[in-house]
Amino acid sequence: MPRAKGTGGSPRARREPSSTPRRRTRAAATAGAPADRELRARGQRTMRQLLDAGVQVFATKGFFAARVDDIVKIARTSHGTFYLYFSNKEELFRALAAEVSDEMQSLAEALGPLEPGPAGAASLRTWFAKFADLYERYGPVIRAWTEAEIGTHEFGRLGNDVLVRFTRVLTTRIAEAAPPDLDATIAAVALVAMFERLNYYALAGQVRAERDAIVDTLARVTQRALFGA
Amino acid sequence: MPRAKGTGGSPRARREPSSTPRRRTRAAATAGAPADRELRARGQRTMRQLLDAGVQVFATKGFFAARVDDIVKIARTSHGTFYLYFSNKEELFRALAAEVSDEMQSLAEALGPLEPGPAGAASLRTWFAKFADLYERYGPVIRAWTEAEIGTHEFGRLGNDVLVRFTRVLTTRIAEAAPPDLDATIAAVALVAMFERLNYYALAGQVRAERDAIVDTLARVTQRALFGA
Amino acid sequence: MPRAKGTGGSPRARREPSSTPRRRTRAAATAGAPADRELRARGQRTMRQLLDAGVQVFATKGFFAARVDDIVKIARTSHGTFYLYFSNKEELFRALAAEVSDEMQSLAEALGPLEPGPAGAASLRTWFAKFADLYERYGPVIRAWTEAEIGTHEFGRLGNDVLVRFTRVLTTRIAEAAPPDLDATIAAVALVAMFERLNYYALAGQVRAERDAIVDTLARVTQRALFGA
Amino acid sequence: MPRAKGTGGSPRARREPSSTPRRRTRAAATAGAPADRELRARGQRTMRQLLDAGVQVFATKGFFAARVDDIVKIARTSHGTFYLYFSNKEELFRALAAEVSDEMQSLAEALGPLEPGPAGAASLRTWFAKFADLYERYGPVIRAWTEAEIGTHEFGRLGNDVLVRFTRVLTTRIAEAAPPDLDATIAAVALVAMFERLNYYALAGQVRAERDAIVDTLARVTQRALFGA
DNA sequence: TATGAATGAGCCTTCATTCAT
DNA sequence: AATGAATGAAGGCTCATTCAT
Repeated sequence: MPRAKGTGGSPRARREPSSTPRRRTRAAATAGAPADRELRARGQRTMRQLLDAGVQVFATKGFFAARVDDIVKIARTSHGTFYLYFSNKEELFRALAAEVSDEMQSLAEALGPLEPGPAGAASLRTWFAKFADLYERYGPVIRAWTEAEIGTHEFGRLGNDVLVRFTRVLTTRIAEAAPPDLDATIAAVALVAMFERLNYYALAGQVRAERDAIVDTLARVTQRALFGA
Repeated sequence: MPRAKGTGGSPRARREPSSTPRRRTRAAATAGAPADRELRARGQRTMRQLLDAGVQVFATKGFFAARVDDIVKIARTSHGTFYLYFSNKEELFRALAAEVSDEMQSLAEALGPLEPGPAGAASLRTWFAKFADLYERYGPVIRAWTEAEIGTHEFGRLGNDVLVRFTRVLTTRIAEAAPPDLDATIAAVALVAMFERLNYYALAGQVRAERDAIVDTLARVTQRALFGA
Repeated sequence: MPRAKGTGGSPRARREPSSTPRRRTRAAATAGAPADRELRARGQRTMRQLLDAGVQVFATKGFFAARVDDIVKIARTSHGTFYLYFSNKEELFRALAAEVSDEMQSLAEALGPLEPGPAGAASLRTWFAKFADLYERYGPVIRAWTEAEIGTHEFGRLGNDVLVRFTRVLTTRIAEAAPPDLDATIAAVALVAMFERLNYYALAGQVRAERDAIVDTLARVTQRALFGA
Repeated sequence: MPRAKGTGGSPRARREPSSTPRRRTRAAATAGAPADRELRARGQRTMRQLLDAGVQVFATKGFFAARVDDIVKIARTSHGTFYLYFSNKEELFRALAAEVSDEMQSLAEALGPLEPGPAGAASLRTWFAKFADLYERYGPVIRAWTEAEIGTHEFGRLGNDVLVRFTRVLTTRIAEAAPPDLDATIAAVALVAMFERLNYYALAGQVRAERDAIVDTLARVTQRALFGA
């Protein structure tokens, strides 16, 4: 009776997880689950499947409406297995959030000094493009953040942390380069707000615009805001 | 969210919000609820209580996590009564959304031509201040929008409409005044994104900043972005 | 779709609960449920049905194996209703336990001074008979106590309390009347142990004996133990 | 308790407890587990660990609440291994029960003729002391019996058997020595009830009393009950 | 109009048991 | 002989919605 649906067909050899991360992040290793146990290759794979499935589902339905069942189906595992790796939906989300947080952090650090002129614009454009990439991959999680934020404050804090760290770098860069009559902190937040939301609108299909056009406009507006025409 | 789509049934009446909003809104006409009917004073009051309670609850917990029970408790009514006025949670939200939409619309229309110099800055500042007011009052609903967007697309569309109408005006103003190398549409969206989110962060307490400083920075950054230093 | 199984058939007039208690106990009034709300007649009835069903089910399957579903079925209510009155199985049990505790308490207090001779024997017999009655009615709960005791200590304490109060009276009586070479406390516990268990065995059908014979033997052994032949 | 009745499957071996018990017990032969097979030293050890772990866990949580996982953890083995030795939780319990049953049987048989006077008292005391020892070691199992009794009647019977055999001896002794106005059977059960429960209360910490005092009181009460002062 | 009570589908979680290495 | 991983049925609980007064 048990195992009616054969697992048999699954190729045992396949090893590398699959989609997502460029760099192995802290998240994958930490991912907080029932008593963080060491995982063998198979376990690693299953876990990755769950995480990836999570992104997909959160993307489609958001955090609250996401059903463990959906995730499990996409990951092609069982309910029981899910709870072997995460103690609940929130936990999975947390793991994902940690991944994003890491990526965001390093992206933030990759922002060089801001400067006027074509060179500055080009470098800004490049950076915004990277952000767009990141957002495209993890957007669902970031969006769900907003959602989850309400309610349990825990996530609020997490989201806040990311924002703060992200903004900190930007603030420094702005303070270095922009006119002193601008409150660097607020300006930084404003800019972050702008490109986060813009990417969001774009992803949600609320703005009908080419990715390049967006990145471009973003770069241009930012530079203008800081250095004038 | 079991039984999301009501089976209809034997609902009754509802009509016309009242207290909070400044202008008589479209909401009353749209808000779709149990077979419209004229309400006496008492009914009016109850309905308003429900709407106001809705704002409160959506603010605290967001759309999905909001419980009819919470709303009802705050409104000091019963479950049964709730369904006398709205056929479900969504309906109440829709009514609220309509209110906001109206207010946003007229705010958008109130934006005069953009222009450089101190005069332009002052008028922008005033306008942003109004937006901040609006956001403070209806922020919860706007935020919940984002949430609801995912999932039922219905809200997505509603939110989108508002955004579109809001942006349209801005786009016009930008096209009138800003340099042609800027894609007016995207720039408009970018700006909307910026001040929406900034207000959001501020309200959520994620930015520790004076309201005035925010409005100020917003105005300054916008002007700079459009007209340069 | 809802309410497929008609509730219609249920006579609305019927009022008085039904089986159990002789005296209205504290339990019924207190019964700790989600936010102890006041109950109207109908609510009272439902609650009583649930409590009675509880006794039945605990009797048949014990605490752990008891399913909320079983209880609900017997009480002819729905799952949802159950949770309207008790926040979980434990809660229902607690309510029942409180009822028993009350009854036990008053039974204990009803024990008069122990004395040798036929008069003493007769009075003891009467008392034991009452205990047997009580046990017959609430035995399931008492038994389940033992079960529940293990694990959550909460019940352990409750059971303990009852035992202590019960024993206290007995200890006093023994100390008054029995030879001083007998540790009154231990003797009291021993006696309680004896008749509790004996009733248990009898109820469980492990002893094939007439109720009268049991009560009789109990009385005789007790008297002998205290006053000798 | 899903899937309570095993579907059988491909189990393996098991045989023979070892450490704890004083006498070679029947258990090994009865304990029914995956297709009996001779065990090497290592297997013996593992099996014993599981049995001992079982006692511990049943002691702490009782039968129903006991988790195979708990047992396995304490025995420092894996889930898979557990099912190599026992086909399910019940099986392990049965094995344990068989051990106890044996010990009880021989304890019962060790009870000599009851007699008045100091000599009788002393011998009773010794016997009760042995019972207390036994109870201390296997109490958990005995208690769990009660629990398991409800529900599957299988255990009920087992427990009953033990009780019957235990009582039989006592009945004989009482019939030999006590006054004829006492129903020997019921009296025997009453006595068993008394000391079983008393030990239980003592072990559960519900009576604060020295072991010696208990054994003493027990002996004294028993003698008095049978022979008067 | 108002409201207390009831309903039940849907989702989360646990855990005995089996599989594959 | 041992074990990590997977499975899935069973049960607990919540909450939108409807009924009856």
